[in-house]
Amino acid sequence: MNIDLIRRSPFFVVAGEAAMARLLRPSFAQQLPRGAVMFEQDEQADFLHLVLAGSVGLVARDESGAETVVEIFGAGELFLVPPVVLQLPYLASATALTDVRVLMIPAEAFRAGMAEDPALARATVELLARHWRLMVDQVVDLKLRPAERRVARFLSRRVSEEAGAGSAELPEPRTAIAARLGMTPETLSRTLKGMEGDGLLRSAGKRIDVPDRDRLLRNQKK
Amino acid sequence: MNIDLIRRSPFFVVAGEAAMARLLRPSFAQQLPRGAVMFEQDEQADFLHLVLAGSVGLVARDESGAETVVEIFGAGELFLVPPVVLQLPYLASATALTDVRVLMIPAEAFRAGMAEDPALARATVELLARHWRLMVDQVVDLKLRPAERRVARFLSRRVSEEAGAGSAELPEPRTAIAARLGMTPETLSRTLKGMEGDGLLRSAGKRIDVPDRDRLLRNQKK
DNA sequence: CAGCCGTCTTGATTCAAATCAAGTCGCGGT
DNA sequence: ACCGCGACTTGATTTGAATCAAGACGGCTG
Repeated sequence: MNIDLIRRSPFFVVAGEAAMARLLRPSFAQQLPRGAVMFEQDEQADFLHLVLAGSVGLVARDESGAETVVEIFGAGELFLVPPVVLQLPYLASATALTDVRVLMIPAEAFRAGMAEDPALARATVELLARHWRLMVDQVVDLKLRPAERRVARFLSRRVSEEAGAGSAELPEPRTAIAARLGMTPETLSRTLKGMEGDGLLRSAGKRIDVPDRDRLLRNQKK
Repeated sequence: MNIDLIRRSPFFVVAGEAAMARLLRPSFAQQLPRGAVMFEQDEQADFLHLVLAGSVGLVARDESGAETVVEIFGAGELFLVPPVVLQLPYLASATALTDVRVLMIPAEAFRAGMAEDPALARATVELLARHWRLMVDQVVDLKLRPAERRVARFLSRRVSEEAGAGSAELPEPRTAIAARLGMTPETLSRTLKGMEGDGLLRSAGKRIDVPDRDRLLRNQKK
């Protein structure tokens, strides 16, 4: 199955086969349709989630009920370590942005494994460090870069490279992508249109073709 | 001296005395005047920093040279674990926002300690998990909350509580606080003025008195 | 293949916050 | 004390993105 995807993830490369086997044993996969809510904000964190296929959105709700997407996790990504290790409730909910398969790893197994296997602890530290950096990057994005540049950066990180050119799959709803980027769907739509007008990309439904990735990143007016 | 501050920090409570002694041995304190740059973005991460006194700002610069403050660390806080454990360059610089005393912990000592002492690894995981949550919180703030609410939340987290009322010290420059909150100094200044007009706080130079913390948090029009 | 519903786009308008531009304050130095 | 300078405030204006409001598209379903 996707066992190879798991094995090759940066996390399990560091954690090692033993830790992997140990975590996988009590775990189970779950299939969820687009739109399904995997867990709610403020719930007890009983599972770690490893995305096997599809995209999952971490959705935070503020006191007034407004929602936003904090991060989008794709295949091979392990998330939710913080609530599990701190034994605190989730501070965001998660929804399936596409049909997904997710491996559910019991929190208890993870905590026990971390206490006994230094390689697993080490992998966890590295994972958290990377995730922290991603969030810092997002904060910088939101504070410093205008909508268009955020879109360009997001897209370029999704392009499957082929000598500068390539295309990005955006299977998740525009609303979710817009929220992840800190803008409204309207703004995202207009921005994409503008870039298309500038010849920076060509929109083809769920796929977006990028003729020149560097130009996409550079070519920001002003 | 400040050894008690260190010992009582959430990090060293979990890491334990042994790890603490081990880390402190090769470390040294440094005194820096306000405005001093502690290290630059993209430099090699040779030290972990533990703030002994004062405030340090994590400052990120984008490609166009614009700067922002990603986070402000105060006394007792340990930061920069990510670059140290990943052995990657700093992705932000740090400047002293006030006169500061910082304990410099050699990266090598930390990495070695983590490999050998599970309690230290555990403490590191928890620290990173907390820091990740802080960044998530900031992202939600930036995406969902208007300037005024961000200011209110920031202030209320700084109030030294005394039965609902209290006061917050803001020794760092307004510019840095504004940048941390993702707004310009002008907007911060106006927001503060507006809140003062509503009787939510009283500004007294570097200190700000908050008669009713809950009201500050709640009383956001709309 | 017609009809429908949800998703996305397009357009007009508003608004929060940035920018530009002077002041004013307050503090360290002589 | 007075000066000078950086830090902060205040004011006027602009602007990027949000909001409000229809449409168009596309993909299912019957």
